[in-house]
Amino acid sequence: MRSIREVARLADVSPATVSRVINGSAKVSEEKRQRVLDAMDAIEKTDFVPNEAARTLFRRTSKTLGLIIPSIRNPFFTQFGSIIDEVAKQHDYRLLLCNVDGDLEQERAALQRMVASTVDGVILATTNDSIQEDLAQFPLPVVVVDARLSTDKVNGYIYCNYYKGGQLAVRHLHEDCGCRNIVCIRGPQHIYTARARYEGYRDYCLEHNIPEQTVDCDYDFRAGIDMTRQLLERYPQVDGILACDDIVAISTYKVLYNMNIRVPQQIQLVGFDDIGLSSLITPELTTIHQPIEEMARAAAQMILEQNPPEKKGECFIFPVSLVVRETTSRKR
Amino acid sequence: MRSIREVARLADVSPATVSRVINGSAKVSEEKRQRVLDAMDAIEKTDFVPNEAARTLFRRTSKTLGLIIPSIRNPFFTQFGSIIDEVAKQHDYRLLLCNVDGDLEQERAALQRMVASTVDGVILATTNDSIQEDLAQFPLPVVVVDARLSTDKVNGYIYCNYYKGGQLAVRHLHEDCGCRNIVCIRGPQHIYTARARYEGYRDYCLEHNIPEQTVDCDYDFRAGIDMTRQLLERYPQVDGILACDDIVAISTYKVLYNMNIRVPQQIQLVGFDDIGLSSLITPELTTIHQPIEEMARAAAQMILEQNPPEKKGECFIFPVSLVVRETTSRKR
DNA sequence: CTGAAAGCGCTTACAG
DNA sequence: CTGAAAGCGCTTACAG
Repeated sequence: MRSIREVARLADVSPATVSRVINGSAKVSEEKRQRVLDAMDAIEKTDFVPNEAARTLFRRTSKTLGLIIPSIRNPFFTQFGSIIDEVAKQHDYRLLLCNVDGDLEQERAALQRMVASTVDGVILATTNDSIQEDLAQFPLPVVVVDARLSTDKVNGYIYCNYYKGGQLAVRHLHEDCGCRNIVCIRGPQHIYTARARYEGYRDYCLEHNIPEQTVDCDYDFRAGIDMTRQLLERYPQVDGILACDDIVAISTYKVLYNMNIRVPQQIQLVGFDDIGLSSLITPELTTIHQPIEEMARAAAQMILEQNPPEKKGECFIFPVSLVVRETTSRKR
Repeated sequence: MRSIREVARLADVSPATVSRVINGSAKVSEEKRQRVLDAMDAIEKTDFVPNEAARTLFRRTSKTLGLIIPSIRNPFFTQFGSIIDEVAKQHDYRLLLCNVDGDLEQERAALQRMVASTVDGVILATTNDSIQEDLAQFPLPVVVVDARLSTDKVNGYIYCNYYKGGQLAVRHLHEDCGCRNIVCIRGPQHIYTARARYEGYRDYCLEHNIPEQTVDCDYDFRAGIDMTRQLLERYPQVDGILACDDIVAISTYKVLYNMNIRVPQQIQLVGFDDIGLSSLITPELTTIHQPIEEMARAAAQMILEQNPPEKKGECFIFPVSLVVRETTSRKR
């Protein structure tokens, strides 16, 4: 809580010299350096820590990475965030995390906070398409993750080949597992990442001449419970379900279990995302894997290592893969 | 990215006046106020956001709450954090979250960062007892959560009656469910919160003259898998398991399931914590509920509403309760 | 009501 | 090598 001036006084040198030894930013004679070190040791009991606000003000940069996520309770974003945090630490950066509850106004406020805090760049995972208006004139580097907006005024987009994921999932259900009545529980269709999943499913159905059957559902546990019940009424002959989100798949499983419908014997189930949870639960969930870790590293590096940062909306599309676990079983 | 001076120039007033309208901190004539507002609108395209570092430097406080947690991947802390975030927002505060991977050095660094960032107080969830040395001379308000250290140089401790929880859990298994061979999977015994759970179990066993059977395990999914296997070898006659952590209970269930041991018919299972996950999984976990939300609110309020903050290590011990769900069944 | 001034704590040209 | 000075962008006494 004390300042560099007190250290300077104790060491009988100037504040500038103290600053130089703290930062190693210029040569300091061995003698003075030692005096400063001693003074800091002496003061350590009462604690001297350089004031970050003052440093940031001077530098005009805070050595922090901003991360904005829709929900800190959603394991997908939390896994993502922990990697960003790790990479940031490796580069001696800090992480400024903002949780916006999927709310557009909060998301805007978070963006403002990032500017106010002079972060070096922001990684934005959004579910609000309209945020792109703010992005178009955003003064800092931004990389958008897990979304594809229509502005190209960002440094990059990082997402997966969701369309392919949708196809992989139905294909597995249809070809490998022999399902004949596959229902797709699709997420909010105004969001690109949800739409692409569904379209993958749809086009596969079209191509293979199998009926397209869908149900709409938010990415939310409770909503999943309700929609699964409706699904069973609407499509009583269903034998395969593609839930476009792992959390929803988990609620689907619960409903099926409680109705004594056996998985995968009677109904086969595929999720989407491969969040950590998918392999913790029992039975383990067959799902479409997104390489969360690689995506997070790419996002962090794009900001940390890109200079000058160019805003031309480059897309980095990662591959997805099918992970067969226990909620589906191959045709015997 | 521009400064208050540019706004002032545009509005043809002094920077002080701009500051006053932004903050509403003093009377400004309607005319000038309007000029400032107009100037800010005009500049909005290019964005003017008051620099937080400068404000913080002047104020000598940042209107933020620091939160240090062992892991951002652990849903317990994440649920806790989301409540803190919510309360902070209500008070127009920000949240500065530090993830330390349970590592003592990182935890120390996080504490330093809190001082450097002049937060208004820190909420610390720790698993490192030795952090208490740092706490003893920490210059900011601190409330320690989910731990009980031996220093009283903190503003408060917030935790639960874990001992009671341990008792409640065995009692349920023994009395309600009729288990005769109850094994306790206990957490790291150097940590108070883990020790108290075990002691509750142990004392109940002693009192009721039933055998005390334990196995040691870190609070970790993989460790839970391994320890459950060992447990079954060591106590083949087990018919009730008390896992002192929900995540461990979830891995225990998985092992049991894979060995075709039916839960709760053959072995009954109780977890501890009641993280959100416990009721998402199927079957739902019987567990000991900690009032996470209330604890988080209490922690945030202790810092936000306590003044002057007194460091006398007051303890706020919250009640736990048994939540019977699907992994145990009452004696018929 | 309003502006000029001083200062929050740090860091780096700039002299010497 | 080292210190005095200026300045990062803001805010609030202090005059007027």
